[in-house]
Amino acid sequence: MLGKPTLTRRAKYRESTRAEILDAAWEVARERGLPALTLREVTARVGMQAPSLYSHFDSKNAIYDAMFGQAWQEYQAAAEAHRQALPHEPRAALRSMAHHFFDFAVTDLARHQIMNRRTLVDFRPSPESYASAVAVLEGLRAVLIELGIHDPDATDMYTALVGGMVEQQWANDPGGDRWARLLDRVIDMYALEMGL
Amino acid sequence: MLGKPTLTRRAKYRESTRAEILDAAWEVARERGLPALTLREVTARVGMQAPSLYSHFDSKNAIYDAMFGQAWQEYQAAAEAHRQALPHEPRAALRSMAHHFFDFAVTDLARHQIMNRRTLVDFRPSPESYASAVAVLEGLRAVLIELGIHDPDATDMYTALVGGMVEQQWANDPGGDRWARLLDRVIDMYALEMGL
DNA sequence: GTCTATACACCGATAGAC
DNA sequence: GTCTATCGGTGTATAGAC
Repeated sequence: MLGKPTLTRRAKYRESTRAEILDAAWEVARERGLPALTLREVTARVGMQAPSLYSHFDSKNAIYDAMFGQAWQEYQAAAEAHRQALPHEPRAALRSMAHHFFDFAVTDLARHQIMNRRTLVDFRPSPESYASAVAVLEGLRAVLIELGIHDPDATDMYTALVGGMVEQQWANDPGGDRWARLLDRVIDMYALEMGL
Repeated sequence: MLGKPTLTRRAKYRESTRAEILDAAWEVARERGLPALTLREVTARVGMQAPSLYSHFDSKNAIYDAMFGQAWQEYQAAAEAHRQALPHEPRAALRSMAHHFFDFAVTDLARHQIMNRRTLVDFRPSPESYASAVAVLEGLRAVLIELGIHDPDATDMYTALVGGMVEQQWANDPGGDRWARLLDRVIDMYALEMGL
């Protein structure tokens, strides 16, 4: 009953510096681009020497992994909340979901890069970090079925279409709406193909 | 009439070592991945010291630039040849074009990365290298009009759809056909939306 | 012009003192 | 847990031999 509180406080401190490092990593990634993130730059922002980082993360990829998990966890929460307020009309529901993902992906490049692009050479997300991404995909599958879409290829087609729109928006008109304003048309033709 | 031949031979030699370096670069990119390409590895394969490369290319990005131009030039030639033998039925023609691009993009990861992904941090293709890419896009626009598709957004939608299918294929089923076999459906619903 | 040799500044990562 | 010192790697610049 005496050593416990100290351990807890230590654990809390350790957790908070981890969070501090992660925040700094997001900051750098947004300013310099995700692949240009360097440990020296990150640690400098939290007032640390570079090697000290290895007390909190195993490697640079471990930081990327934590960012991946954080981003997908954030989107999972947002998506689940969004699904509560989905329109009843299936086609409108599809449109709403597509725009929700599209806007999320188009808001923050660094976040989009870690979530949806294989920008980093040798980074593979760990199973724990991947869990939220899997949950989102399974949630999508469930919603499509609820909307009356039972085609086994419905999810694969949906992700390709919406993902393709996001990529073109980032690649050829970042900050604009050249593909955003075409999203409804794509979703409508998808809905038609799925028999809605 | 005396110095000329020597100059020509030198120029030829210079051109051939440039090609030799480029070939080695492609080799390394295919083995190790495009971003993992290092000058030392490339030059070692052509029996050169690393700094000697700067006699032939201004920088590492200049090599990427040459690879970008080469890849798009190759596809431009292939696409123009393919268009000569296009089916007369518009829907079949669309399917054929989509598969032609899809197969090209899915065959070689390094080539696809340099052509269609912004994998490299600070690489921007030069106008000369970009020319073939622009030509391909304008060719696409022209073909769509020939097929009777006059919608001004037709090209943007087409690139997003086909590009999205390619990305999903690479990301989630490289070497397989999970999205390849869905391409006809996507093209057919696109054709329907375009009034074909 | 083409190459070698050397050097620089930066990177991720490790070892060991405190 | 954090530090300093250091390692092997990178892209790149430059001096100088040929």
